Amino acid sequence: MDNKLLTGTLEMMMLEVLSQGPSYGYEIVQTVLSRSGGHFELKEGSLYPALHRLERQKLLGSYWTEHEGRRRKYYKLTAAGRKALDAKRTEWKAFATGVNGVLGIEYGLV
Amino acid sequence: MDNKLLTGTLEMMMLEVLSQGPSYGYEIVQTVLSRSGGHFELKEGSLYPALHRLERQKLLGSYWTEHEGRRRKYYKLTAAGRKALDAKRTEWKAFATGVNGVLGIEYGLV
DNA sequence: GCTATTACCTAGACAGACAATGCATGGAGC
DNA sequence: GCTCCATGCATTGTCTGTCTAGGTAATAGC
Repeated sequence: MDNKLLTGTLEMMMLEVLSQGPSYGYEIVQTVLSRSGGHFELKEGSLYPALHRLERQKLLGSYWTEHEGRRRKYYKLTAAGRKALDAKRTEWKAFATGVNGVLGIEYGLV
Repeated sequence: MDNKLLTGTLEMMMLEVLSQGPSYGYEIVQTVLSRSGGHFELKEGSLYPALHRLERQKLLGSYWTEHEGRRRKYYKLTAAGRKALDAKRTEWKAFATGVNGVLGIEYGLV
């Protein structure tokens, strides 16, 4: 994956996944992988720093659990996180529309 | 414009503009601005390094002209540049589809 | 004992976009 | 004559986000 395009969308996708219920690092990777049609394989070196960043910004909360001898750190969206997600979705749509405009591609909601 | 999203799409948009005929820095900025609906205002600090980068990669060729006392450096797409643009367009579509998939947004060609 | 999978984490490298700045010309307004 | 703005090229330094590459540790299967 030589994809520079990801910059700025990773956090949005992580927030999106967490908007549908608490999850943990490893599971978030799997979810994004499947929901992107196998396209986006988050790397730990991006994922964990991003999770910590978002938690510092109070967009996520967290708690530890134990499952079959392995510890898991669950993250969940805060109210501020939900607002941030909405903003990022709006921004993404405007961005994608702008790029498609330059490319001469006309897309519309199905 | 606090837009990290641009990473990786700048070059594509510049190539796209140049695919419709030779142009120069200042004009490229104007073209992208108008075709993105006023959304993307390329900065010199991004534009010129990118132009030089693309020229080094032989995706662009260039020549100087003089216009009303001001010198202009025109850039034009090479055959390799056209191929690269096609590849980037394909990559962009796959990327946007992936992101929209994660966001649960269904888009289709109008 | 070895390996794969699950699960967490970090340090450092790297790239790309930006702000700031510089230089130069021509035309409009005062 | 002077200043300001738009045009037009370019570079430097900074910031930030992603990735590479490493580390720890438990469980299960061979």
